[in-house]
Amino acid sequence: MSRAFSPRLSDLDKKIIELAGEPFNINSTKQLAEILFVKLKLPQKKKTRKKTGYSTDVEVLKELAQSHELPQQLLAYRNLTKLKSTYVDGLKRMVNPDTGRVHTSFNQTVTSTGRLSSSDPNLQNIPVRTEEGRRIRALFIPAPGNFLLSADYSQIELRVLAHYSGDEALVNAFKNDEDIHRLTAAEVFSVFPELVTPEMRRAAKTVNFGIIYGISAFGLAKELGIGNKQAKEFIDRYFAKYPGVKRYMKETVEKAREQGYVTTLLGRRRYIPDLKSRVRTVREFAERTAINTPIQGTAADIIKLAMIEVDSNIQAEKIPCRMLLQVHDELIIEAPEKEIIKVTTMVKKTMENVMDLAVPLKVDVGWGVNWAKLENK
DNA sequence: CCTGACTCC
DNA sequence: CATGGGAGTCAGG
Repeated sequence: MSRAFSPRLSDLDKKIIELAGEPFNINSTKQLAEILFVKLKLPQKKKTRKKTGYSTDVEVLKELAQSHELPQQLLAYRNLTKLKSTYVDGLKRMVNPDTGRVHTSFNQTVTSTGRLSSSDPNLQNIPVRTEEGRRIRALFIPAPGNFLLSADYSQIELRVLAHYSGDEALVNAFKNDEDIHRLTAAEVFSVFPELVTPEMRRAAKTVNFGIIYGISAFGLAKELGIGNKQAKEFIDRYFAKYPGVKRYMKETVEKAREQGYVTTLLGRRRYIPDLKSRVRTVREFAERTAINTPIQGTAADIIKLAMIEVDSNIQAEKIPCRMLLQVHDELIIEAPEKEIIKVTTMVKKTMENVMDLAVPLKVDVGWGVNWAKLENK
């Protein structure tokens, strides 16, 4: 396996100061903006902030990276400092001297949708997307003689959407265990599923997730780096393929406006008074909330129910394993090596059968010697 | 204490 | 005209 070398922090900040031509606090967005936009006279791209100066966020820096080396180095600097301050240094501080472990708090009354949240430390946002990030994740290891087992719901929110909407194409896709992103890609790009390229599938994945959040053509265009018009075509084609989804979303917002609230499948209620706002942006924000909450909230209902049942089974069968973490669609369990098959079977079966929807629930399970290296079984 | 930046699902 | 849902932590100010 090969991996691009990532520079040392001490070399990066030296280089950034050199490129800036004067010392400044690299962590200060305000000072950075001064360097970029006043001293170096780089173009102040579209993005300005609501109140204060000019944005220096990742989108802006990526754009500026084309015309100057500093922004590129800064992105690398930010990646590394975030990993070090939040995860390496932060987690080290949180190790309990008695247990040698970090112990999070799971909060049950924080989110508006019914999800759990995790704090002190937050173990629901441990890096996973980048190679460097996975080196952090690999620091989470089981007790000697144990494996870490991860069981995650496959596309649970899209399955909940299929259930709620009853959309025939979406329901059938999940009943037949099809690759939903590939299927959407085939439709959006008008090609046979077997001719879908990785690039097309990636775009379709963005569309599928965007739908759940109530994304606009503008937002999709920005996300995919395409034109507004093409983004609108993608969305139109999506709704042509899944007309039941379009109908469901319309009806959900209408009903929410009449009732003043939306509910999840198990009856959790969220009031959304802004649906009646006469300020369009406020109202549209409320409409996206009305669409997303039953989906995200029902997924939360499902995994919570599964956690109760998994715990009950662990106790009833006296399996010497521990449910350690929940990360919204995933459970992480520590289990002795000789129990791993038994636990895998029990957890998968429990999670998949905890609720009976119009589509099957699918759970992928993997285990290994750390949280980054989990072989799927 | 808030803001803007980053991390996750 | 604004423009994707839900969170937590960090540093700076």
